[in-house]
Amino acid sequence: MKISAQEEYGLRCLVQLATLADGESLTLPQIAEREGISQANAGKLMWLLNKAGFVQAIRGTKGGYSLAREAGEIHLNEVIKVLDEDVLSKHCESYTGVLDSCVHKGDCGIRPVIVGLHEIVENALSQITLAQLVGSESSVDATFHQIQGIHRTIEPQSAGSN
Amino acid sequence: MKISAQEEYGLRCLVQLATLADGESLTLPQIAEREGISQANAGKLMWLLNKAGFVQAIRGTKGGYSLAREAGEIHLNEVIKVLDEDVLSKHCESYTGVLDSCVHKGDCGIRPVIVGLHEIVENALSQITLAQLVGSESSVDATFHQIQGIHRTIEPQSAGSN
DNA sequence: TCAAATCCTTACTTTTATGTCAAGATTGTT
DNA sequence: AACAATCTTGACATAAAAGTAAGGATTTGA
Repeated sequence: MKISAQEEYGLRCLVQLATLADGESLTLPQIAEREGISQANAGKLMWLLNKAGFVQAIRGTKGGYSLAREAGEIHLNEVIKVLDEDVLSKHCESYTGVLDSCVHKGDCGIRPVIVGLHEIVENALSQITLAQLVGSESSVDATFHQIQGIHRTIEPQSAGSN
Repeated sequence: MKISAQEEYGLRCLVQLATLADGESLTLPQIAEREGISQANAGKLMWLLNKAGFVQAIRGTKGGYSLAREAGEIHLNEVIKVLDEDVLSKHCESYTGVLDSCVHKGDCGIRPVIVGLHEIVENALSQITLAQLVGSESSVDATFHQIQGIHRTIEPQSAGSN
């Protein structure tokens, strides 16, 4: 289970825009430099984010990108879903082995785990906004663990011996 | 954020072995057929799982694979870590763009999110064993949501207006 | 109206992940 | 001892993801 390059860099570009003051914007070369990626790659990512309505693009001289909504109103689960093309809904069609459809179609013991995992991740991400990612690493960490805290208080399951 | 093919199929093969009675085993052709994957692919997966100590392989006629430990003692977080090659520890080296090292080295606002996400996932997976995946979809679903239940009781954060 | 700066779009190349193949090694059976 | 069934291993082929390139479109300003 891992984050794709598109998710990683796309999110990072958004965070750059979130640091801007009202009315400011960044051009592709600026974004590319600040994230250490190529201008071409930044262009592709911003195109995606623009299509999805997260950023606003202005063409021509004096153009550039800025957030289309307030950073505090953009939740990470929405961002990830766009950058990842909603992978969950295609899961069972993606892992069919050499056959046309998954052998476990109908009744599948691991599907609940996959779905549940995505729920958990989505739930966590839905509680974080871009605005919360602009601080220093330690402050973001503190914010996140405040949210995450509840996950550490799980009572040990009585290991349902099957 | 998604599950890789190796994670998906590897886990499924393990679940097949978990359904066996004591002393029984499955050959590669049998595993391949039951999961709808090629024998070659099953072979590679089982080789990985064997190296990692989850399964026991017996060669020659009458050979086959069986679990090396009890299904109730094999937790999904261990399995996923092996099938995924512990991707978290390499995260910051994997997303360096066109540079040699990540521009956010030192202080990074999204690293806590990445790390935290992995903690959450690992935490959930560590509470599930192979034994819990052998039932019907509905029974597995019930088990999982019992575990997951706590994640739904999160109090709304007071959206730290930055 | 022209030129410069910028974003937009599609096609292409490279890299990485996935899956396959074939030859080798081991064990059980006759 | 020979053979058949099985796992093991490393090299190879294919497919998917990631990244690049290049020409087009839009805007500003002289």
